[in-house]
Amino acid sequence: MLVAIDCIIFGFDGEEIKLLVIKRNFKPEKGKWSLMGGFLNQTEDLENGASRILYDLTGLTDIYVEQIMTVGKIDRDPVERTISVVFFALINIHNQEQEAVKAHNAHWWSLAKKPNLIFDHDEMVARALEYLQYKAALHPLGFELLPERFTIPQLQKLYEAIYSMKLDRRNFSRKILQTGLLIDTGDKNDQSTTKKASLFRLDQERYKNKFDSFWHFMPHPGGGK
Amino acid sequence: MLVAIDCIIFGFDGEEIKLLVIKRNFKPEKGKWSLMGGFLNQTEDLENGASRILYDLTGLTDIYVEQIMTVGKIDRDPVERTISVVFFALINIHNQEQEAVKAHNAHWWSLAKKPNLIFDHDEMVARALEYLQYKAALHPLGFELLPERFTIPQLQKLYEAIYSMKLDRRNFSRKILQTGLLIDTGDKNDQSTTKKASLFRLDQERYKNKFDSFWHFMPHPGGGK
DNA sequence: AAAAATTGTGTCTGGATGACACAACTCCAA
DNA sequence: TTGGAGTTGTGTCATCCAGACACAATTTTT
Repeated sequence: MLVAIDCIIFGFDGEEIKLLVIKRNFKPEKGKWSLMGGFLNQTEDLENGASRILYDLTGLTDIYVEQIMTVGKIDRDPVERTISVVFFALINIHNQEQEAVKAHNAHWWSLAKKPNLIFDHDEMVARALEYLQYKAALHPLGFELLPERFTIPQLQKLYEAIYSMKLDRRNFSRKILQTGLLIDTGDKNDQSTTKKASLFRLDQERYKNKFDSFWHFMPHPGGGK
Repeated sequence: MLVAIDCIIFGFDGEEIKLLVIKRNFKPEKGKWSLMGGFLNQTEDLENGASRILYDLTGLTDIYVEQIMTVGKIDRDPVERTISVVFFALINIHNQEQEAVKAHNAHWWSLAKKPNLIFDHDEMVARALEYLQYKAALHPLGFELLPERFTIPQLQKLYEAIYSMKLDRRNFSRKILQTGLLIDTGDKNDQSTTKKASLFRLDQERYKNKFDSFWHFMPHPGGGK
């Protein structure tokens, strides 16, 4: 029984959520599109394996990675029984190294236009998108997809892309600022052709502390919410 | 490389959350306490394997089961490199079959008093409890631990046990009834020695429809929440 | 200098939440 | 039989948050 690792890599180009997949130059299914993956080495833990695969494709370390599920249907791999541990990665699409990506014949596809992937990889992507939607609704996850400094309208476009819906500018801005996670850098986005939006950055300390504490069902002392 | 399945089985006795574990009568670590588990068969999917193991121990089918993580640290199993897919199960503690449980030297331990488990099983249990707390805060999950007919005070005790905190009776009752998931059977709990509480049952249809739809960050048309 | 596009901030109302009070039910003991 | 203890069912109130919506300020273009 083989143990594999597959990585679902999401990025954001300012308009759409994108998925990084490779064109296989090896059998089986050579020439078709697939998630980046590989077999688990005897000498590495699962998370290390995922990091290795991600580094191999993007040249990046310190990526946001999370294990989301393990699939193992009997016939999911036509060659041999393979259990695959699936990881979910969010990267700043502009940080990746071009050469590494090109060496693997990789391509960023928007979710709407992407081709079909091999095996059960399409199901994995669908599950990963659900997971992104679920988690981003409860935790300040989206920042992993943005550059270090970003504007609130950019952040809003990201959320609109994740959920495929329009949001009200004013309510979104209020809600985001209320979290206290954003720090105004004082600079403005000078790429704009109209009013220049303020550039913010994450308050890293509050970010780490608050990340796991979005609670909604149990009582919050002090009324409201 | 071996692929195993381990099951974390939670129950509720009316007062405390309990965990079902077995006393191993096989090597290694014979005589010590461990989660119920086994190796994945070539002829079964992961979920089938979990169901098989759960049936073997409890005699139950139709258990609430969810895959929560996969562990694979190099040295987690001292004998051989083993990847373990961990499942999370919630059962009505009174439905289990006594004989099956006894045949495995199994025991229901309260989380506070349980002995240390072998390998990395204690970490798994800790993660599973976090997961229970997380998920129960957002989805109507707790009912899986209760009998088919239950009172609101019973349900409240369950939530108090999950979170190790006291809740206000009146607010809890209102919140639960507002979900529209409960149907008053008209009967009363006649085991009580004081005022008999009403017995409710789940509205199965609404339960299934609403289960995945507790959303809190994205806008809800119509103001509020 | 005015218009178009975009950004920043404010107000209002409905609804949900936590804090808290009171009435009703059941059994048991005096 | 009666009253008290323990428990359950329902209601009120103030606060806070969310969504709906308006207006002023900034920047480039015409």
